[in-house]
Amino acid sequence: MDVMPVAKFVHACYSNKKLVTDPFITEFAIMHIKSGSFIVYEADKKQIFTAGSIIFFKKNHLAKLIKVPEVDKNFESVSMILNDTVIKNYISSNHLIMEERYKGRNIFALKNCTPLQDYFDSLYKYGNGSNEGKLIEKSMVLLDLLLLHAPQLQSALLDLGMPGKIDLEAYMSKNFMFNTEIKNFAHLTGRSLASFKRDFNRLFFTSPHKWLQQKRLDMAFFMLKEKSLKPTQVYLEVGFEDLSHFSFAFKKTFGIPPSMIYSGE
DNA sequence: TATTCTTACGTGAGGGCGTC
DNA sequence: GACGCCCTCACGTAAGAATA
Repeated sequence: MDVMPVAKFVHACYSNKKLVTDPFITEFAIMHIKSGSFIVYEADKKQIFTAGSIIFFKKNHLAKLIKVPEVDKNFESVSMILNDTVIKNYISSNHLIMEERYKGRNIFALKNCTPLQDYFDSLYKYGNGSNEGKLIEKSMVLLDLLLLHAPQLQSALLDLGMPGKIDLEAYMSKNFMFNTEIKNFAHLTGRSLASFKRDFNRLFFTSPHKWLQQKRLDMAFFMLKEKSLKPTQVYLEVGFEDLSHFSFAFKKTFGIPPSMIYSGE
């Protein structure tokens, strides 16, 4: 039986543009960018982080993440991924309590923090080690530094449970372009998969899958026609992963291929 | 070179049903 | 009403060929 590691250290190094395919962020994470830049698309916001940035990721939300290398250089970063076990250990050993629900941003840069910079510098020397004891120790140090620098994150870390049941219509209208599984949408809206399907059908009179595809295709149609973007610029933006399938689905819905909508420069 | 089309295959969504 | 299980089949993905 596989045992889930309690903490994970990830050293990333890419020479090409890299897109994270599943945008569902399931764990807390802190990331340091050594070189290149990092673009984050949330439902209503785009952020660009440059080399030297330290970024905090809250668990349980959707975001499209793009790693962009500098010219003739790699994109390089290290991340510490902290799962619930690590956080729970930290909470109990430090007797932390939830004073109010976290209302801050899901992804943001931790600015002007020399101890955190030093911490990540040491991680690059640490390498991709798999010593679990050492990783837990490193995680605890990171959490100490994090809460010292940003005490408001205590309420975020204490919020480990299932997301509360939220307005399905508002959430889906805001996040439909994220290409993730239906079960993830169910989780993020605080429902079981069965309840999600039922609520969805009651609200939209169609299945989640059909609704999502129609919304994505409508958005693609708008981008091709009104923004004069090419099909290759559009298909990833609206949540398709494959151009051939986008083209096929588009033609099936609108009767013409996307290239015929695109009006050119 | 970019886009579209075809095909095969694996996956996951839909929906029915039983249980709590 | 909410949930979980299970079966079926439509859909997504990948690869490669055809076309503009």
